[in-house]
Amino acid sequence: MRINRDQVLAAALDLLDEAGLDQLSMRRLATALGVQNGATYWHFRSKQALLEAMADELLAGVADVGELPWDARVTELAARLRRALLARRDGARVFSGVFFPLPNALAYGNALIGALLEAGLSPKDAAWSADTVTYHVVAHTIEEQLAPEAPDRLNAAVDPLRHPHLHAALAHVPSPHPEEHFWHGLRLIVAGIRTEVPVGKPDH
Amino acid sequence: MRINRDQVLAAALDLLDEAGLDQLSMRRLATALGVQNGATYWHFRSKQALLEAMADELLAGVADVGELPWDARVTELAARLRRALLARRDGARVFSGVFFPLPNALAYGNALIGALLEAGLSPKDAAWSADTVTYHVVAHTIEEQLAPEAPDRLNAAVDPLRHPHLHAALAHVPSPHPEEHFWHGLRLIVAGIRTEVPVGKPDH
DNA sequence: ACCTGAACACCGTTCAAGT
DNA sequence: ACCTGAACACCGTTCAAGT
Repeated sequence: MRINRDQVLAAALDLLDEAGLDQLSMRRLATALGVQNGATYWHFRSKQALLEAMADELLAGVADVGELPWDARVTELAARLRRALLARRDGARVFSGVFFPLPNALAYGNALIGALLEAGLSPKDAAWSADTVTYHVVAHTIEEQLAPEAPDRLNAAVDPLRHPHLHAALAHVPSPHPEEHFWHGLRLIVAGIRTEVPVGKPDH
Repeated sequence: MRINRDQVLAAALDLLDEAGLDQLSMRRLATALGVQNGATYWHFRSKQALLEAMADELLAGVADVGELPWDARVTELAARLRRALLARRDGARVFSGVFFPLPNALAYGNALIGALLEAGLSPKDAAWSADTVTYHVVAHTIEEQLAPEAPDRLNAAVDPLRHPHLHAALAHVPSPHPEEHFWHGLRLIVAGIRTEVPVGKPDH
C-alpha cells in the first residue's frame, strides 16, 4: 500500500467523525488506511503534528470575508469559525488542543485583528479583544459539541434550596438553543468592544 | 499499605503539580501512594471520576463572596475562579475537561447567576451571560497556563506581508501581561452585560 | 522514498484471590 | 472493607530491514 500526506489527513478527519477525538488513535488510522502502524509516521512526525494539520484544515476559508463594517465583520468571522468547528465531530476540541500558528488560523487571526484596528482600537486592545471573541467561539462550541450528556446529570444535582438562582435558570443551562446562546454571548462581547471604540470612528 | 479517598485525591493534586495533566496516570498515582495499580479504583471508580473530584476540589471556596453590587460581584467571582484554576498546574484544563455538576462548581454557578438576576436580567439572559463570563475565565486561563511554548513559534510563523494586522499586534499575542489581558476581556463582557440590564435597576 | 515487522515503554481497567 | 497480582486490550513512537 502506498499513501501520501493528503490521504492521511483526509482519513484522519473521516476517522474523527466516525470515532470521535478520544477514540482517534494512530493505530486505528493506520488500519483505516490499510497500512502498518509505523507508516503514517513517515508523513507526520507525531500525532500532535497530525492534529495540528487537522485543526488547520478545519479552518480553511474561514478568513475569507468581504467588505463589511467592523462589527459585522467581527461577527461574521466568529460565526464562520464556529461553523468550521461544528463541521467535524469534536472539531472545537481539536482546535483548542492546538490553538495558533498554522496558515488558516493565522489568516483568521489577522482578519479579526484587522477589523478591530479598523474600528479604531489600539493594537493591544485589538489583539486582546480578538482573543475574547475567539475564547467565546471555541469554549461555546466545545460545550455545544459535548452537550448530549450534560442535562440530566445537572438536573439531578441542583438542589432548589441550596442553589435557588441556578435552579431558576435551569431551563437555559446547558442551553437547548445553542445557536441563540452563541449569538447572545457574541453580541455581549461586541457591545463591550463598542464601548472602547474611540468617538469619531462611527462604523455605519 | 492502607489509603483513603482523601489521600488519593490529595496525592493526585500533588502529582498534577509535579507532572502536569498529560503525565498524570493512574499508575504513577498508585506508585506515588505506595500501592498497586488497582488499589485506587476502590476509591474512585475511574480516572474520569477522580478528575472530576480534583476539579471540584480546585473550586473550594470560590463562591464565597460578600455583598457587593452585581457587577463587582460578577467580577469578583470570575477573578476567584481564575485564581483557583491557577493554583495548580493545568488547573484550567482539568476543570474544562469536566465542567459542571459537582458541589463547588454548582455553588459558583449559583452565585454568578444570582448576581445577574439581581441586576435585573431574565433567567435566560442571566444563565447565558454567566456562561459567557465562565467561558472567558476558563479559556483565558487555559491559554495562560500553556503560554510558555507559544511565543517563538508564532513570531516565526507570522509573515508581515501576508498578515499585516496580526503582525502589528504581535507584541500583545500571546499576551506578556496575562493579568491585564484577563481583566480587559472581563471588563468587555461586563460592559456588554450592562447594556442589557433594564433601566431603573441602577447598581450603585 | 516509503513501507513492514517487531519491539519498547507505557496506558486504563478488571477481577479473582488474599487479608 | 480494602489491597495484591496478574492479566486484557489497548496506546504513541522508533527503527532496522526491506522494496
